[in-house]
Formats: sequence, structure tokens, C-alpha cells
Amino acid sequence: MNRSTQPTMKDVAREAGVALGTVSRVFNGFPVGEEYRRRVEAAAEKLNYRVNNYARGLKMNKTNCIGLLMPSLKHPFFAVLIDELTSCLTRHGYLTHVMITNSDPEAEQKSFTLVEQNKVDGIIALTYRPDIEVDPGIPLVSIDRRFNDWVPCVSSDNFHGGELAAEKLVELGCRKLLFLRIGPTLLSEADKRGPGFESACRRLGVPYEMLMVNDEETEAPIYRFLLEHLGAGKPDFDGIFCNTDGLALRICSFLREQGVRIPEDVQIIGYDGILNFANGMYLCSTIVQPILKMAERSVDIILGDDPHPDNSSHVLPVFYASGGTTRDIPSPPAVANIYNPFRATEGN
Amino acid sequence: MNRSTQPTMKDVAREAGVALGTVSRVFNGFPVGEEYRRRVEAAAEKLNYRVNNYARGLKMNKTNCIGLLMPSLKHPFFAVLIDELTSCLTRHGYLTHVMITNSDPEAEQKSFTLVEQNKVDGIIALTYRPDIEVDPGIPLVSIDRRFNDWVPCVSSDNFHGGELAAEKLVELGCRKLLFLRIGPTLLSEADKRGPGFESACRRLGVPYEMLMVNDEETEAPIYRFLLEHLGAGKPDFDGIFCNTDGLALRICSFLREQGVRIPEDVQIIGYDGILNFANGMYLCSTIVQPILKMAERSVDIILGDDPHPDNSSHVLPVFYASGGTTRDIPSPPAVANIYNPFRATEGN
DNA sequence: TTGTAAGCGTTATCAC
DNA sequence: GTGATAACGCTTACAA
Repeated sequence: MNRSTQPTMKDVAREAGVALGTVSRVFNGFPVGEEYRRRVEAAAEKLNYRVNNYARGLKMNKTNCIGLLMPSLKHPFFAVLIDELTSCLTRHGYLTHVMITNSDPEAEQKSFTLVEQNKVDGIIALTYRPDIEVDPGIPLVSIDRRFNDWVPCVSSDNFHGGELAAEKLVELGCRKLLFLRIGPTLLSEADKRGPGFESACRRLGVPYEMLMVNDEETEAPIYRFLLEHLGAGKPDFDGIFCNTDGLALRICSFLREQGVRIPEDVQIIGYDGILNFANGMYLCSTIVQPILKMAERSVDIILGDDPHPDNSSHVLPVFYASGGTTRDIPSPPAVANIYNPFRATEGN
Repeated sequence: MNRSTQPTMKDVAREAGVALGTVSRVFNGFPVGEEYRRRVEAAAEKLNYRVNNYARGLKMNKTNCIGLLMPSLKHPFFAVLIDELTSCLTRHGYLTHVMITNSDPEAEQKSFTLVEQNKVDGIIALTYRPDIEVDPGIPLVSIDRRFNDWVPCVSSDNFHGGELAAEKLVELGCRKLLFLRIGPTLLSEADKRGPGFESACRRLGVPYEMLMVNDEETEAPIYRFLLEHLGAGKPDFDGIFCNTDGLALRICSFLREQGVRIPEDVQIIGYDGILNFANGMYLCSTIVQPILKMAERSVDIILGDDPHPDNSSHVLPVFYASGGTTRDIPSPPAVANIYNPFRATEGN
């Protein structure tokens, strides 16, 4: 007698008049006599039997679950990343435990502990806490941040993205460039955007300035700086690279409010490749992160299908796309209609 | 000897020189002698022991996991909903299995089967497939769609949202209204937006038209309709209610391209309350869904803490917010800075 | 209070 | 091939 309503293998075995082992063999694709197989399948069908993954996981020491540790789902970059990661893992027959940390160090550590306790087969994490304790027995892939030499790190080519931004601005006619950055203080791969930009400026011999604001502060210093450099309505720079699309868009509105025309007076490039919710176009001119490829690579690594197992740093190529804040014509999005505007996924 | 690297309760018991049951009791907060507790805790600490939730889940028939079945993470509405659901469940000590269905009926059914097989303690689902087979033994909460009389359904007050839109448009001076709808054919709670709108129009005695386009088609018929009604640059309607913000925004751009001024010539209201990624303001004038409350209510129900256990339909209040596509001044968002623009969550 | 042992639903290793 | 049976790591009567 089962206290629960769910039938077990035992029930199926009894119903089919075979031994427990035989049922297991049927469900695991091992050779079984034709007549037996039929009987087992009939019994399973009749009882509506489903194998219990918890029992299987305990026995096999394998759960087919991956932990996904991310700062938030409210930011489109993370949302799309998790979407691609989950979809990709689903295709490989894995479930996910999505943990939202809000970039809180406590929550980050707690999430690690929790998914480890739930015996995930691997963890893909985008975290900031510098001193995270991780179980060395569980495969880990870090996104956008190098833990050390042995945990694989997947990121976009931040340095080249920075170069690309500078090159594009110059190519589009800018004479004096500016780099603006807001973000966490912790050294992450994303911090190579500035150096990349700087390197290209030097190489091209174009004058530039760098303004960084970190973690705990507001963006106020940036706006102050911009105001100071707004000589008689015309700023003394004509090309800005922002370290995220979010910042780029805010700088854009701010300057427009000050009467600066964009892209006529100043051209602006962001980083990420966030798409417009309504029409699927880029929100601003931007360096696009290859989110799908980053997801696929992370999954390949975590599942041990890594085609590049000998290196722990996986830097994926970025590209430039125009989105109206530069003087070139807007590019179509890399992935058409990610919100499916013309088909109805938004029936909520 | 363990083949795995992970210590088990047995190891802890041996290390502490106590019996297995004692270790278990310590970890479950049952009374244990002070000296024993100390020894167990020391041993656990030393071995870095973590309880194996898979073994516990098998034994207890309780996994502390909830399945979340959603169409997508690329649409901000779903992304924010999943964010709130996950955060809320985390607070209650639960993990989630997030499944992305892309509104595909096959994937929807498969997701149900998968999370059921993983013995989740409950499922919160936003699905469209009409004939889903669900395990009656697992608690289910449906969002935005009524399955039947006994599975609880959580939704925003779609009917009243429709009324509210009509009332607002009239209040803001509109004389001839139009309702536009695109979405799946399946009857969902969201389809009450139109009837609500119509009901208010009748009550207020204001002329209106309704134009519905469903599932498989594109939005082309809507644009054709609009063009036909664009007499000499001035449309013969001055207030539009769209069943989603996405549609509202697209209609907005389309009309502006045709030379129609918004909100001067035509005022538009959408539904959902999607926020601008860069500044956290509403993207358009809209009927705001109470996403946080919907998440909390769903979690309460699924965990059996339902404060309203006697009714299976949970209709949560919506409100109107201005977002620049109507002639009132834009409202501040209900939740300040959901993308934290002035603090650095976007260090990617 | 603490120790012992049965059992959760699987898989895997034996003999037959 | 098939059928018993011993694990997997934990909780929980029950006995001491």
C-alpha cells in the first residue's frame, strides 16, 4: 500500500507480474524480452506511472539539474541570458534552479550553498562576491568574471568591444572622445571595456577622456562632468562610449534635455545590445554581446561537451550595431523579433 | 568509504562518535544533549557536511521545489513575474524549476510532465494549451487562465482594467474610442479587457469600435484599418485602448509615422505596465498589472497559506498610470527604479 | 535522551 | 534474460 497516490516501480512490477529489476530495465532501455516489455509498458500506462527522479537522483548521484545564479531577471540582459541558458539546457535534457541574488553577497553565497545541497550537476553563475566558497566537487562556470585559473570563465570580448566603439566613433567623424562607466568596483571582465577603448584611442591618436563612477555612488558626478563641459550649448567632445546601454540611454536623454542634438552634435555608443521591447530594434548604437553563444558555450562546458577544454577563458566575439545614436543607419537586430511582436506571445 | 567526495551523515556520526539518528536530530532541531550537539556540530563543520536534499526529499516526499511554467523570459512582463515569484519563493525557503515553453503546446505538456517527475511540491503555470494533462496530486496555480472550477486562478482585474481605460480616455476628452487586440485565440482571463472596455463605453454613451486580430495572423489588418480611417491626416477616432503595451507602442509609432500627433490628436492606453529599461518610467499610458501582488498571491496559494481559500478565482486590482501617450502628466512608477539605474546592478 | 533498524523509489550486482 | 537483494543518504518509529 502506498500512502501517496503515485504508483511506484513496485506497483508496476506487481501489475505486470514481473520482477522489479525488469521494470527498471525497460525504463532504462536495457534488453528485455519482447513479451515482458509489452506487459511492463501496458502496466505502466494503466497505472500512469512516472519514474521518480528524486529516487533516481539519489541512487545515481546525478540529478540532471543545473543551478543558474544571476543578479536579477528585471534587467533585459540577464533575462535574455537566463532564457537562452534555460532553453539550451532543456534541449540537453536538464532542468534548472534559477536563483536571483540581486547582486547581494550574502544571497550569492546562500544560493551556492542551496543549489549544492540540492545536488545540482553543475552551476553557472554571474556573481560579484569576491570570497565565495564553492564546493570543488561541482562543476562551475563563471560568466563575465574570472575566479581563478581553473574555473572556466565565459564572457564577451570586452576589450575588443571597447576598441570597436572607439574605432566606430572615429570612423563616423568624432574628434574628441569620452568614456563613461558606472558599475561595481569588483574587477570583472566587463572592466576591460575601458582599457580597450583607451588602447584604440591611443592607437588612432585621437584625444579622449575617461570618467569612472563606481558601485555605491549615483550617476550624479557624470552629469556634473557633462554640464561642466557643455560650453555654450556645444560640448567639447563629440563621441561618447558608455559601458552599458542603460547608461548610454540615460546620458542620451540628459544631453537632449540640455539641448544637445544626438547624433548630430554628439554620437553615443553603449554596450550590451539591449533590444527595444516593442519593435525588436536596438535601443541605441551599441556593442552587442553574443548572448546566445555565451549561453551555449557555458552549457557545453558545464555538461563536459566543451570543444575547447584546454583553456579556461572563453572570450566570445562582439560586434557593433547602429541604433540611432550614431550618424549611420540603424542595423536590423541580429535575432529577428525577439519579443515576437507580430506573433502573439504577449497574450497576458 | 564513499566513492563520492561528499561526506554523509554516516561520516559525521562516525567522526562525532554518535549514532546516525542523533546527527539527523541535530540537523532537524530535535532535542539533543548539549554535549552531543556540540560534538555533531564540530564534526559537521570539520567535514564540511551538507544535508543531501535528494535523500531527504525521497524520504519526506517533499522537495521544497516549485515548478514555474512560463512562455518566455524575453518579454518583460514574464521576466518580472518570474523574478517576483522566484524571490518570493526563496523567502519561503523554496527553490524553483523555471521552464520556458515559448507558448508551444507540446513544450507546455512536456514541462508539466518533467516537473511532476521531479516531484515538485507545486506548480505555478501560465499556459495556453487547452487540454493539458496534470497530475491531480500536485497543487497547481494558474495565472491569467481558468482551467476549471477547482484549480485556483490568479489574474489582474482585466475587466475593470478595460473599463478604466475607457473611462480615462473619455475623462481626458476623447469622443470616439477604438479597442485593438492581438493575441492567442484561447479564451483567457486577458480576454475580458475588451468586454470591460465595451461595457464602460456603453455605460458612458460614447461611440466606439472593436478590432480583434488573433493568434496566427500578423498585425497587418490593424494597420490597414488604421489607414482606412485616416481621413485627410486626421483619424476619425481620438482614443485607442490596446490590449497590451507592446501593441500600444507599435500603434503609436505607426500613427506617428503617418503624421498623427500623440497625444494631441489621438490618445493611447495600453495594458501591462511595462517600464522603460533606462529610466524606470512607464513606456506608455497603461493599465498596470500588480505583478508583485500576483506573485505573492500565487505563492501563498501554492504553499497552502492562502488567506482566501474558499474561492478559486483571485482577481487582483489594477490601476491606471500615465506614460506620455495621453494628455495627462506622466505618473511615477509604482516601484521606484526597478532596474536600479542609479545603483550598479548592471555591471555586465 | 540515544541507538537501532526499517524503508522512501530507484539502480546495479548477483546468481539462476 | 530474469528475479531477488543490497545499496544510495536520509527520517522516524521503536527499543534501550
